[in-house]
Amino acid sequence: MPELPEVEVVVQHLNTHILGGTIQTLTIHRSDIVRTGHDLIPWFHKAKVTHVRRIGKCVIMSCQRSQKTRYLLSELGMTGLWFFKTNLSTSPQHIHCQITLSGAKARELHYWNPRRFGRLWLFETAGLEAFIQRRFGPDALTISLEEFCDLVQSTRGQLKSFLLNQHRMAGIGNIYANEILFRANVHPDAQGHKLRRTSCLRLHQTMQKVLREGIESGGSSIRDFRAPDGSQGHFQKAHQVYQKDGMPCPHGCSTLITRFQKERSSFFCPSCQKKR
DNA sequence: CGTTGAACCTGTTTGC
DNA sequence: TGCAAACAGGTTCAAC
Repeated sequence: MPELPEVEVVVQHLNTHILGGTIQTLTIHRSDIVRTGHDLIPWFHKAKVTHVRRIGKCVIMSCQRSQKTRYLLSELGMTGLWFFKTNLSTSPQHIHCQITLSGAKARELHYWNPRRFGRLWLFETAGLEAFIQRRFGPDALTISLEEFCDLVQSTRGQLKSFLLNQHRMAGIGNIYANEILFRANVHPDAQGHKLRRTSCLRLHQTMQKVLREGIESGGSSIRDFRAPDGSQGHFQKAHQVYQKDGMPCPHGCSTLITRFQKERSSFFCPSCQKKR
């Protein structure tokens, strides 16, 4: 579910609501949800949350206790959410981790993830750095034009696959890949190294604009996505091609949006999106 | 090294 | 209505 904009929204909420809070309990309800760092769980008792940030589609909470910093990294997968427990509590099923915080920021935070794609990692500094290094390319929101063009031009395969490949560039998922390619008039199957520089430039500009708009709209709530306070995003209202197959192209070319399934569903306008 | 496609999970929607 | 297949925002790992 959550791509870069949704994860960014989650991080903004967490920064507003839990920064400075002290962890009273960190409870794991199924141990296989923690990929590495089981032995660090007790360390987090009485640690203070000092920083929350995003990298790619992951949320990283930095915690401090007795001059040391440890990290709780979470990947949300397709259906993962962090949310605050409320009186109108949801079913306890699929809540795999609970964090209770005390202090001015007293809260109970739940990690909910029915499909369990997405896990948690507990790290010390070296482990976190190694993880980030081996897993993420440059961030899609901040990558420079030059670096982006270099990556695109060294891509033999299809551009949509490139956009989805977190090792090459981090943050984009299926919704935003489709929306970006449509708005930049690039065919999902276009080969990276065949793209003209002008198209490359347009793709870079469009990508960062769409991601920023997604964040400003609070993300895309298609089915499950909610911010930690339960609020929905509304970027789905601005979707032009994602799940719009059979609808007329919003560019007014009178062609219908087409869907094709390879690995992930692609939605595009056969008239507006050219391979080069 | 880069790319592709099946596998991993549960829940909901679609189609016969 | 009932059941099975298709599909869903992601990552991994083996194979090319």
